[in-house]
This record gives sequence, C-alpha cells and structure tokens, in this order.
Amino acid sequence: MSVKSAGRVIDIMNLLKDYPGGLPLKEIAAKLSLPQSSAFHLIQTMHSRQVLTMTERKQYKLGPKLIQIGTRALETLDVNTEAQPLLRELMEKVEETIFMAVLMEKELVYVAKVDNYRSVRTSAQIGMRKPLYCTGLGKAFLAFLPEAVSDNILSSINMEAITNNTITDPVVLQAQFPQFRAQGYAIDDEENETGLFCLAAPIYNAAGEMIAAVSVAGPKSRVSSRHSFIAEELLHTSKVISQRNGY
Amino acid sequence: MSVKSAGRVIDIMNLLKDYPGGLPLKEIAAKLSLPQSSAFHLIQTMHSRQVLTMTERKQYKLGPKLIQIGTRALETLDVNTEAQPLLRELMEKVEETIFMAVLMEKELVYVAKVDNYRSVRTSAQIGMRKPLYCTGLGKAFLAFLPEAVSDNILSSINMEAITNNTITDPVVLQAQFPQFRAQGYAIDDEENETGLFCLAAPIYNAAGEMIAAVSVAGPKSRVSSRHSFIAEELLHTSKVISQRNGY
DNA sequence: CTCCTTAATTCATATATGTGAATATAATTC
DNA sequence: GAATTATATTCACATATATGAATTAAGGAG
Repeated sequence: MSVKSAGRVIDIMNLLKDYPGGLPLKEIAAKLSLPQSSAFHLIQTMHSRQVLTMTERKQYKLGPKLIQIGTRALETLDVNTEAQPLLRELMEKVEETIFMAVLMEKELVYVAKVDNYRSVRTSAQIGMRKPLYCTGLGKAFLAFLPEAVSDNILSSINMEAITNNTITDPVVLQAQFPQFRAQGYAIDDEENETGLFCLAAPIYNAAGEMIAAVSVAGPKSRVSSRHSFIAEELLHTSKVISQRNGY
Repeated sequence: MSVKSAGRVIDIMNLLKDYPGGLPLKEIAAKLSLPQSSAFHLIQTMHSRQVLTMTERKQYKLGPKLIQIGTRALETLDVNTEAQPLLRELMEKVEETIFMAVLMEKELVYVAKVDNYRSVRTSAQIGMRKPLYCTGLGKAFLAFLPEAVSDNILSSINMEAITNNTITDPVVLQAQFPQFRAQGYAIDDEENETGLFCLAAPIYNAAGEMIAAVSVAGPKSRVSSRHSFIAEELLHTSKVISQRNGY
C-alpha cells in the first residue's frame, strides 16, 4: 500500500523542478489533478518546512531545504563517493572532462562531473537529466543493461534528432550494441552536442548489475585522435570503480 | 492545518541526510518517534518513487530523485539567478574566483562559483557544505548575522584546525568581527586552504536579513597585494545584489 | 474606485491513513 | 543447522486526511 499524501509531496517536488519560476497553487493542483483544497494543505505543510518557498506573487518554488537534502543525496550515493578520486585521476590522465551518471526512469542523471582545465563547453551539469539514446553515457546503459530492460526502454522513448548525427532509429542504435559490448564501451559521435565525442563505460555492483556509467567527453578531433589511449584509461577506471563497489 | 504524512516525508528526508550510510526502518521510526508500521508505509512510498534507495542490508538512504530535485532547487534559488551575471562581472574585474553561499543549519552551502581562467585550485564546489568558522564566507555569516544567531552557532560547533592558520578558539574568532563589520567584509587568511586568501561580504534581502555571502578567493600574494581594489569591487557587487533582492 | 473575475482558504463529512498487536521474515548465536 | 533474536510486514479498527462546495481574499478591467 502506498501513502497518498506522501506520494503527492513527491509529485509536487517533482513537478516544481520543471518550473524554475514557480507555480501558483491552482496550477499545481491542476497539473497533478489534485483537488485545490488537497493541494493547499500539502503545500502549506511543505512551505512551513522550507521545502517550498513562496514568491511575492504566491508562486511556489523548490526551497533551500532541498538544496541541502539534494547535496547530501549526491554525496551519499555510494558509487559517487567511491568514484570521485578515480574520476579525478582519469581526468588528469586523459585531460578531458569526465562524467558519471546513474539511470533514473528511462533517463540518465549526472552524478559527477570533473572538469578539465582545457574546459570544453558542455551543457551537462550535475543533477541534470538527459535522454539515453543520444548520449555516450545513455548508450552505455542501453548496450550494457540486460536486453529486456534495454528493449523496454527503447520501445517506450521518442528518439528526436538533437544534432545531425543523432540516431533516431532504434534498430540502427541497437546495431551498435554488439560492438560496444565487444570493446567494453559505448561511443557518442556528436549525437548530442555538435563537436563533442564521448567514450562511456559501464560500472557494476556486487550483484553484477549495472549501476552507473562513466564517460570521457571532449572535442571530436582531440578525443578521436587519442581514441585507444582514452578507451584504455576509461576501461581501467570503470573496472576499478566496479571493484570498489564489490564487483 | 498541516498534513501529518507529508510532514513525516520531510522529516525522513531530513533525518537521512545526516546518515550517509543509511538507516534501517526500525531506527528511522525510533529516531522520529513514529510507529514502525507508519514508517513502513511512508518509506515504502518514498522508496518506490526513488526518493529513497535501499542497500542490501535494508538500510535506507536518500535516493537519486533527490539529486535531481536538489539541483533544481539550487538553480531556481532567487538570490542565485539575480546574482549570476553580477558575479561574473566581478570575476572579470578582479580576475579571481568568485563564490556565493547561503546558510543552512549552521553550515554554508555554496550556491554559485564563477571560475577565474587563471584557475585557482579550490576544492569548493556548488552544493558543497563547509563549516563557518574557517571560511571567508562562513566568517562573513558569523560577523554579519545578528549576534544572538552567531553566538548560538559558535557555541554549538566544533572548531577543528584545517590548516596552520585555522582559528580554533571562538573568542579569537569573535575578536575579528568588529573589524569585519567596520570594513564591511570578512577575511579568511589561509584558514581553510593553504595559500588561499578570501574576502567575503554579506548580501541582504528586503527585510534586512542576511541571506547570502559573496567572496573573492585567490592565491594569497595575488589577492592581498590588490586588497583594497578587490574589497571595493566586492562591496560594490554585494551591495548591488542586495538591492536586486529588494534591500 | 468599484465591479467583476479568479484564486486562495475554510468547512463538514466521506474516505483513506495511522497504529498496536500479531505474523512473517531475516539475521545471529550457539 | 536449529533455536533465538531482531526486524520487517500485514491486518483491522480508531483516527486523521481528502474533498466538493461555500467563503473570503486578491487581481484586473473599465
């Protein structure tokens, strides 16, 4: 059994995350199909505990308490604490930006980013969600997750073109997986951001489940010319992180 | 009226943020004085929505959903959106790294970081928490918050030495405050990171409450030689940000 | 400034949750 | 590996929440 009002608290936070400017009570109720009066009591409770803030115009937004909680969530993520120093090492070896992400509801969520000083302009930020089909990390999930899971995800997502290189046909995408599995890492060739080339490898836990993915991202010319060196370092790092997680 | 189960969801998140290793159902219930069966239903609801994760040993921790939500909370923080362009300007003028932080339960939480291209190595990252007594931003809070609040915080924290310069005696720390108040900004002289010198000024809202602090951080030699110039620019920026917040 | 529109609160009752005790399951000890 | 202990889960009734309708407050138009 699930607790209705508890679920609604989560729904409200989840809704407001997509409205940086905030939403008024009425709209929150409408978008979640809640009676206004129900939404009222919930929002009041959340507001009084700093989970929500209210602007002068009675627009509700995510509050400062959630900054704290969210940061802790990031810090306590097992894979993250284990991985941080290793990701930093990897960055120093390959001299490109490193990302790590976990899977959430058919999308990936960045949980770590180690910037290279030769700063590449990538829009990705910690906490951000991105689709799976057009990112190195996402393709790593699709290729290395159990096929049933991967197929299920692929069959339920919409593959829009982001760049000229974005693969929009699930069959074409799946055709890449055997190679990814053979080499141990996935490739994103400007499929999400023009000019950006990524190698991404899976991370496993003690149960042998894929729990995260790590990637090296950089300008295509710079990365593809050092492809095999980067791949080697990436695979080494991802393997060590998996081991630290009991794999 | 406040919704009981909604409040409890918040209590549970808030509790778990202090237990990075997670807590089992029983302890969550005990620490919050909830009946186990009540805690059970709530946790089940939260777990099924990825707000909590469960380790193999049935220890519950903050889940990935909260990473996402917390990150958005950070991005939508008013003071942050208002301040961003001004912080960037400040960085370009003083050519050092700029930070902004808010106060949360006796610690500071970084909400903005504008890197200078002559990149200083600072460990501070957005979303990260740091103690107040040993950082420029923290000392700004302690010096410019109402004395009752400041004293209360100081009396409840443990002042460990981080560097050779860290002030570990509350009385010594408090002795600096009158000067900070007179000049309008606080100073951190390698008290948190060796080699790092900081100037930090308070930001106020329309109600005259201190809501944030901004700092300029850089190598000691480079910053202290331009001390008065940097102080002037910092004070100008912090004042403008306060004004944008209605001060 | 007043009327009109829209959104936020309040209220009373139908309905869902909260809870102590019982049960099942997992972990630990011997 | 069996017995024991501790913890998680289920259950049914007492209690708190959820909700549609009514009310109040706020916002906008003329």
